[in-house]
Amino acid sequence: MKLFLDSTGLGRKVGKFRKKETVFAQGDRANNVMYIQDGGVKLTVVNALGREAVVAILGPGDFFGEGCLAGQDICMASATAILPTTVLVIAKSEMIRVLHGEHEFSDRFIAYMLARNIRVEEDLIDQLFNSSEKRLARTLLLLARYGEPGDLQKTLPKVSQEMLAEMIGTTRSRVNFFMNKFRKLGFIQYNGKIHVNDSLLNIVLHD
Amino acid sequence: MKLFLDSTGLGRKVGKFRKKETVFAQGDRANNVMYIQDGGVKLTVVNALGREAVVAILGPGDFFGEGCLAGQDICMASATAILPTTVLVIAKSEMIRVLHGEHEFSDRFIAYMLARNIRVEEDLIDQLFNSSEKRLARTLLLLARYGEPGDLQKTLPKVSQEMLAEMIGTTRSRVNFFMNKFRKLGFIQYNGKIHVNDSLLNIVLHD
DNA sequence: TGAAAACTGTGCAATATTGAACAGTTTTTG
DNA sequence: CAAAAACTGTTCAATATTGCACAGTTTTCA
Repeated sequence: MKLFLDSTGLGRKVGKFRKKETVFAQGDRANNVMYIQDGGVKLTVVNALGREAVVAILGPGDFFGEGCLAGQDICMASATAILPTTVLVIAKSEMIRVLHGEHEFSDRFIAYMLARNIRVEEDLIDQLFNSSEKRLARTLLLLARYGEPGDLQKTLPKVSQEMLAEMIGTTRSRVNFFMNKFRKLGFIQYNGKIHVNDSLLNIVLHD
Repeated sequence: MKLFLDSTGLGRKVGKFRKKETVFAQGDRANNVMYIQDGGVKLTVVNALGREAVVAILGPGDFFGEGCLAGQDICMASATAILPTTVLVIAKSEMIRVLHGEHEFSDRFIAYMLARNIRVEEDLIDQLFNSSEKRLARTLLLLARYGEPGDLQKTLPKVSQEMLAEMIGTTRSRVNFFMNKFRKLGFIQYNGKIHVNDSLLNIVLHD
């Protein structure tokens, strides 16, 4: 893991990563909690067969690597920058100290954990209930939230069908099939950039 | 929601629930955080079509209903006792006060949230990667952890095939199919009580 | 106890999903 | 720029999963 030191003091450093650069890899020793100041990070896991799944896409204000606080001494996922990214790297010991000492920080961390929990639980429920077609629709809509909230036609950050497949737990084959279906139905447009028609795509979700 | 008052003071009450009794229902106003003192609770959600999914099975020491702290003003899931259960009911406002004031309690809550997050994430990863056969095997093994840790042949708390299906996100049809398959292969035995042969069933998980 | 309710075993046709292949297109990068 | 790498569109047979139905068994509880 590459780190650029900074004057933030003992136990806190600033890390800068280029697009596609690895922040940490599954199996690495877990000693730090990360806080994203700028950019974006994806968390992925690979199974024994080498298949990859995307567990989360995170942005500014999000924490990751917090598993070490719960006694996980190795990283259960890999973290990769998907944009030029700046993270605050907080040593586990420092994190514990700060959680005790600084109320405001502690509140913020708890709030983050609560929100994250809700989000992961929603993803799980989505998996328990929905077909891959609906999961794709939901994922496209969620990714579109990163676009300008005003637009009806929202633009997505660039994501390959491969990555969409890894996010919803299916094959590229299936993603391609539904992407074309959605396009034919006018729910999305794409040629490089993906645009989604929010209200139309929502129909898929609610049958 | 039925509550038995207790001398624990303002903002904290003790609730006692019989097996199958509802603690709160999806859609209820969310005002309290619950802490299980004794017994067991399942969290379930139903979708628009009336299909039900089990999101979590909780036991003593677990919290639930903590979503209200993150601004969720209605319950996103139903909580049902699966055993005679005693919960500490903590009003949202009280919970916030205590999280600030009592370090030990705050630490415990953070630790819980971290652990819970890890668990839900594992469930999600399981869904993203595995077939329903493997998910069933994993669920049986997890449920078996409630049994005596010494035994090689572990006994499960009583669960119907219907409920197993709701936990792993598939149909009873499929669960029945695999239960019989596992039984024929000697991985489990059952006639009312389910017994799991830990080491054999693990084979399913690792191909 | 006896009827009702819940659960299991089974079968099956209709769908959904996988996994692999291959050609054409776009993007990356030395 | 040109080759390499990554991505898309398309096919298809093999599997997996759903959703239903019905009969027999066990459990619940009035």
